[in-house]
Amino acid sequence: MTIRVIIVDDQAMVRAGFAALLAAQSDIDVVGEAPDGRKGVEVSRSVHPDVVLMDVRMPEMDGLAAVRELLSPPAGVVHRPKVLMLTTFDVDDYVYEALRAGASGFLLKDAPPADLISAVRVVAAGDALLAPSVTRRLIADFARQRPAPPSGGPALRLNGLTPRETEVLELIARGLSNQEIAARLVVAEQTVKTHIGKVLAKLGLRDRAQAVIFAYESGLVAPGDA
Amino acid sequence: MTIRVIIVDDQAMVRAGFAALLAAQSDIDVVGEAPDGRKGVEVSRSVHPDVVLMDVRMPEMDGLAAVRELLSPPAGVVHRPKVLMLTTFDVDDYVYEALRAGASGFLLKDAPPADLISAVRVVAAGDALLAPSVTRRLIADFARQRPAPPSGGPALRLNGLTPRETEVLELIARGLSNQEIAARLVVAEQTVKTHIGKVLAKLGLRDRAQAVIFAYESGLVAPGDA
DNA sequence: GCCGGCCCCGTACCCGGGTAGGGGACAGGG
DNA sequence: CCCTGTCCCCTACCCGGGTACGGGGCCGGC
Repeated sequence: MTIRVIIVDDQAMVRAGFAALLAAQSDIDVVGEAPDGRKGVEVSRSVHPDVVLMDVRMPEMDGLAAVRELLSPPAGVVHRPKVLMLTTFDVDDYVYEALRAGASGFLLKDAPPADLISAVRVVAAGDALLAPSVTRRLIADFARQRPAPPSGGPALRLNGLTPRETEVLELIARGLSNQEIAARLVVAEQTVKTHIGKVLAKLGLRDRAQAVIFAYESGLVAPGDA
Repeated sequence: MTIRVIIVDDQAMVRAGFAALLAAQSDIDVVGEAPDGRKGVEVSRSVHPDVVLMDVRMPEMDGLAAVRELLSPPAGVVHRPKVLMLTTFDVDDYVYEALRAGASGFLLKDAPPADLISAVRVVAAGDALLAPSVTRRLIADFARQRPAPPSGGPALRLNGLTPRETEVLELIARGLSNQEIAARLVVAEQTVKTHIGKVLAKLGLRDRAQAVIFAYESGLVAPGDA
């Protein structure tokens, strides 16, 4: 039983390299390639691979959107390939979104070739695999449910929110009023309102109550770390 | 720079096997062993290893308690070794507790020797590593945040709220406006306001945003069941 | 240099939400 | 029987929050 793989990456050289590497394995077949997310989704829908190797950063449709498109069943789509995300540099914040969207793994491109190959096999088998540094972050984030974060910096950035907006959102999710948030951040209350307005608009929410819900559902805050 | 390791496991044969395996590596030194958690903590405190290989199930003090003891700084303890948990059978629920307690990794004992060795190196480097099946579970759990419920049936009435009030509270936590709640319950909007007012008063909350927080923190609603 | 993103602040307006304080109906238990 | 609790509904008021629109300063990238 060979593992059918497609490779989605905007850099042709990268695709060629991975393809050569994987095709050399007797139990892996590279059955397709695509230069961007949109085409990747199309190719996946037509060839039905077992595993999709997907770069994060791409033109036209980035890996994240592609994963969502691919794994959210938009009608009568029965085929759900495993998705292995790839990223060039270090861990970026897309990790969390990708995992939530249903990705089975996350690797750095500079990982040893043997790791990539075994990752494909692991994912195809229905298990998951993360780069060690990613695992570390995930665990840290997971463990963060008991202890209060000492530094508590809002370095994380989800859904196109700016750091400041994310910070405000978290304070909303802590139950603070605009006045209290303003005091905490040492800015005018109107500035807080502006930030909140942008947050609501960007996330498609109506009021702060829905913002709190979003914060919990997205994992920005979790029950227990009050 | 060699990696100093101690092995904590109640089975002498297992200890010997791992010790031989690891000692054969030029960059790894086995500097101690212990047959149970309590002695493991003692040994760790005296020899200050970089990595502690710890079995989950052990007499006297199990691996879980040992990790907590080891990683929760109970005074002026500066030394915090990395802990790599080992388990014989498949994933048990201790995984989550161990990770929360600060373990850096979780492996099955039947993993390939090469995996164990590389795991020690990865953990020593400050990264984390999980068995693929563990990773899968962690991701799944992370994707739809469901912190282990303390069991028990649905507390129909929490904190002295009437059923109706609880119902209203849940709808607030779903993001509905007063108008929408009124429509849903087929009552006047003012009635909804009254109920909400009582809820807020009884729970000591200020506004509906804080009510949403309470709903999540109390478990009335949980992330993922939107 | 220019442009775009981010952060900050303002004024003005409107409305949903929360408060205060009533009242009517029905149930069950002392 | 009365009393307590729950659910329902009302008027009236006020304020926090959200919207609309404008502007200034800062920085990094093209």
